[in-house]
Amino acid sequence: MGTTLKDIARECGVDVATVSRALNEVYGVRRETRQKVLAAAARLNYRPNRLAKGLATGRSHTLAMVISDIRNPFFAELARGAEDAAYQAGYELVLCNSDLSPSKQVRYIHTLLEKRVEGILMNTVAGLSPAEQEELSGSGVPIVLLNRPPASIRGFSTVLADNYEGGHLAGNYLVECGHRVIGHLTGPREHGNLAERAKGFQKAVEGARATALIVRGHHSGEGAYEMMKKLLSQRKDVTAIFAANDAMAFGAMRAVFDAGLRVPEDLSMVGFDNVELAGIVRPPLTTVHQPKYEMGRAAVEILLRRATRPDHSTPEHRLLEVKLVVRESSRILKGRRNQQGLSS
Amino acid sequence: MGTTLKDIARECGVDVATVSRALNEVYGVRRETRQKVLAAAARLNYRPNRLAKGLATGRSHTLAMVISDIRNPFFAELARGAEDAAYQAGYELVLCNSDLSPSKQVRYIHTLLEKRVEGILMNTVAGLSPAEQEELSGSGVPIVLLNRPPASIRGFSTVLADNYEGGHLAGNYLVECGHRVIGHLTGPREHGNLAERAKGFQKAVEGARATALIVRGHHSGEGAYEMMKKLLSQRKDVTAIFAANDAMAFGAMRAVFDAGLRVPEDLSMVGFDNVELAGIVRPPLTTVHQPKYEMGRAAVEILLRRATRPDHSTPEHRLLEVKLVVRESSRILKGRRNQQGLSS
DNA sequence: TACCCATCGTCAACCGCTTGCAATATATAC
DNA sequence: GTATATATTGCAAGCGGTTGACGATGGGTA
Repeated sequence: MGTTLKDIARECGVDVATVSRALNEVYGVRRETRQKVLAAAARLNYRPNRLAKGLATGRSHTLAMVISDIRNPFFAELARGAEDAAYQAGYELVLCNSDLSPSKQVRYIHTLLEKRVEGILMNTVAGLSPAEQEELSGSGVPIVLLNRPPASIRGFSTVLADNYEGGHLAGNYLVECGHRVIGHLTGPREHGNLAERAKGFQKAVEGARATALIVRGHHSGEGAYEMMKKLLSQRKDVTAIFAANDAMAFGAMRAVFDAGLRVPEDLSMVGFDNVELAGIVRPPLTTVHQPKYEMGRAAVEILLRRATRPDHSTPEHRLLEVKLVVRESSRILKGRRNQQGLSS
Repeated sequence: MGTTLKDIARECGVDVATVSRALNEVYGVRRETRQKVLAAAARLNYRPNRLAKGLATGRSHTLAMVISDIRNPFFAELARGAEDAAYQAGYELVLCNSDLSPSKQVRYIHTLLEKRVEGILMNTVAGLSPAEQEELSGSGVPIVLLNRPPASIRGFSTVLADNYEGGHLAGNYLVECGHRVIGHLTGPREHGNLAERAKGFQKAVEGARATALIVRGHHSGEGAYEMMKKLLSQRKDVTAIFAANDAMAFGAMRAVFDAGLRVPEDLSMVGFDNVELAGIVRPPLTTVHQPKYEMGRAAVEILLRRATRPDHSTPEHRLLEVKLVVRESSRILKGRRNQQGLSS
């Protein structure tokens, strides 16, 4: 179907090796030979076969991203950052939706390794067995995780937002708004990032001698909806909620509305992530901003750096800054209508 | 690094050809030989090199998706459908964000062709020059578009929602709600899908002897915001708006709120797409549902069908059904309409 | 026992490109 | 002019598989 090096070589009366060198701008080909080859390549509409090139060089110029679901705006934003960075470096990015299913993750990883991808961005390896984790980290392919891996396994790089700091920011903010009993809706203890957020939050709240009520459940909108309903029925003294992510905050808000209460008049709400939607819902959500796009970029940069450097030394770890974005879902307690503190 | 067929062959004392056949379950290998090979492969932790396999077979088992931006929830949903279908068929999907930039699109396409992807899903080829379109359609790689291509170019398959019907549904619904002057915010005429929506809408409205006001601008939330602001200042008699997509509906709603009006009390709003957000905003948006996930799946199914069948006959075209999802942003207009908000 | 045929396995070419090494052509030095 | 250094180019061996052609083996049948 396509024209190959051989065709060009025949056309120009030189060897395929020369053509290869000319096309790859390698030093050691006479100018005019090179011109001749380039002209012939253009004339024949030559398209190098990257599979062949990859086989010969051992490089696929491909990266992969194994996340739970691209429909989650967090991952979409991250993916965009990652893909932009890959594009700039001349790499492609393959997209894999795992739903966090261990079997899907394993199958993806195997296929990707067989395709000789040069790096993999995964949100977590928590679902894999220790043996599988070991195998992955020993595969020789750079891996970047978005979640702190078990301490037992070495070899994974990480890109994380400063979750602890984010939780602390949120807790501190609510305390300073005058709240004394603050609920925190979060997920299972094993979820590293969420655990960090909870820790930072608790530290801030309890450091101010206020009360932190930690409620655990599923870290989704639905889960938060349930948690919130229960919490509202049990504690009438809660005046603010910190949800471990924006989706949970939305779910919790729904429960608040369903109970006939208002946000922020009756209850202040703070989320985490700052997805686009946070600025669009009503009331706009106060939340902790995670630099999602930058995290995607950073992850790919690490992968590329490690892929091109043969020195498979120690993995890299990047901690990115978070910041509090104050919108209208939260307010200072004790209606002193002091509004200027609330503007973002 | 990895163990190869040769290693297994040596280990088992057979030829690599036999190993290859045994591993690929080809007829013609004795059971016990096969077992031996399989055992050795497992023992040596053999991982086939897909680049080599691809080079030999001419198949990469890879598909690609060139869209404008994965952060657009429409594409995220579509991508998920596409990727699921690809996964089930044992294919990978590479993600390309073009921002509709022609130069990026061209670069992506070239690289993808060089990587011998077996099919490409693109939202549109409208930005490419006729020559580039010609080249693409003649590349031998199946292409599925989400937008009707220029009639001049043959060879592209398409997967479309029934845009005309959707517009008609929206127009008809608003007319039946009693609206007599209905605005339609849309994009440039060249945008095929939007044009179809406008046509269906207009047909329904004018067929009922009501007035359709077509307003053109940029088909984004921002664009719609501007259009809506202008429209509100010019026509006091509009009681309903049909936006060509949900993002535009959100932007338009913002303009309505900014003008001190209410939805749906003062103005009914209908969108198109039914992105997740449509059910979450307040008021929840009445909109025309596009089966985005199914469109992604359908596109990949077409690609795969055409990739595996050598009969490069006529392209396939799928038209998927849309349906109206009525929520709270629209309502039946009472005989005595609530106009006082418009004079403020 | 001779012959036929189905089953297994091996050989070797090939997919398209890279790259170390050798061969040749050209330039520089003496 | 020859000797030597250097820039070009060609040769051929991979990279890791697949696959058609062909030979060997062994059971079944006449």
